[in-house]
Amino acid sequence: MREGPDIARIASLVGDPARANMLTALMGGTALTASELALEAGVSLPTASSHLSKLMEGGLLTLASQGRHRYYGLAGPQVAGMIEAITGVAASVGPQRVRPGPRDAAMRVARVCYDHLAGEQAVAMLDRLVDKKVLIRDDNEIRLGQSAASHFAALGIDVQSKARRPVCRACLDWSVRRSHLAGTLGAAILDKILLEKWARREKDSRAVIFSPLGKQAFERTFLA
Amino acid sequence: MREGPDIARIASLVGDPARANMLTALMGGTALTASELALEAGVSLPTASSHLSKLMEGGLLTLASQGRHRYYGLAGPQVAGMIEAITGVAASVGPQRVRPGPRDAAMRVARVCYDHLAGEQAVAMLDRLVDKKVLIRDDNEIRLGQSAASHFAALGIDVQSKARRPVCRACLDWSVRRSHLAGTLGAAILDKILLEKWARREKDSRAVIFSPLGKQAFERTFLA
DNA sequence: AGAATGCTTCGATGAAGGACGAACTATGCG
DNA sequence: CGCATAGTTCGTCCTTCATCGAAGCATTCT
Repeated sequence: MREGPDIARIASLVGDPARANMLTALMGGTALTASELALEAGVSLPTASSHLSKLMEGGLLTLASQGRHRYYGLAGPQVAGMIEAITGVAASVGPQRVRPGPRDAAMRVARVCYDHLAGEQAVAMLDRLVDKKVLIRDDNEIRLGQSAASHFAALGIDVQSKARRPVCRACLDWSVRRSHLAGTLGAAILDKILLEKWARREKDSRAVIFSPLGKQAFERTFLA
Repeated sequence: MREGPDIARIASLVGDPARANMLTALMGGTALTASELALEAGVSLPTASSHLSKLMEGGLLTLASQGRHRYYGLAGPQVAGMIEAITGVAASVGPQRVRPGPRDAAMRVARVCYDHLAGEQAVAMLDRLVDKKVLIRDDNEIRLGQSAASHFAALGIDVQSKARRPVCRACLDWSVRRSHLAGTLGAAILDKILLEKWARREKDSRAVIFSPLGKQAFERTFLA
């Protein structure tokens, strides 16, 4: 027998389809109620409740009670990173699903992935930042370029990471099979997009909808 | 229902204790036979064989047949990264196991983790490289410092990553709850240690045993 | 207080899959 | 060729656990 952390326990929590769907839904970044997660997972409310208590016990979720609503969210970036890693493997080895990407066009263009932007817009943005050498990509790794600090400071974004997570990281975009920007920088950029009201989050969805002017501003800022 | 990669399929493969033990064993980096893996997992040979075919079908393993021996190995760095991510979550949220680290003293000091060095020596090395600002650590992220290229070039190690994986990455060391260096740089350093014969790999184990002179050389090189 | 909503617990059911022994195939060795 | 070793396949047993309906709490609204 082996020692060490009980990885089978954690993996089997993710290994149930209903729970996997819930966790994937929570990658949207916003905490959801038990009913919403039941709907996402396609199971009854009691079943969902049972799964949620298991995920809680496993330490994968946090719970915020607000009156009679109980909001479940991912326990932290480390958990989100694990889901990402598993998703990456599943996307690369998995038997390609029939539908190559999200059915919803808006989701394909731009959506939230835990705390950063994903979708075609996000992929284009990362490509452009790499072209401009603001960021440097070594395949799966992303580093800050020389001009990164000043470039982002001009947008009011501090690239110094104080949190215990990477500044920038590549996150595989399963809808287009390309990478987009995750990490604190990815999160900060999404914050800015929403703060400047360039885009809004679709209610009850991970889709991010750009306004006409917001789209222009975004493209001027990140795709120019 | 949701679309996207079938993450539950992959996670459930890792979610079985026997398979998890096999995968953990393969993090040692060397390919193992079905019998060895059966022993590691603590199951009978038929059971192990069944698990192995499932892991193969899931694309998590590669198989190299040599005569009547069949060597199973992890399918690639992406799979290893996923196991690492799950292990990290399990280590941080898991109910602390009774034994805080490997029972074997040699394993605690230095062992192989997929393709790089882990254990107390590896943790000390990373700490020292960060102290000397050869590497820069932002908690979980590790970047090359200004002097990294020249520092490692002097050791015959090229820090330019051409492979599709990060040059350096933090890998949580479950035996001491601290990080050590993974990525291509971590792999290159382990290569050098073995090439210079500073240490040898214990047969049928992940332990790395330093010779007296090798230990001196290693400490002079990386801990000075 | 009474009703409605949101969620959890309980109990029963059923299906999935992990376990091993025995038999079978394949490679290597003398 | 015959025996030993390495590994897979098959059949069967058995545990585990996902599922849902019904009932039980808790919170809020009127």
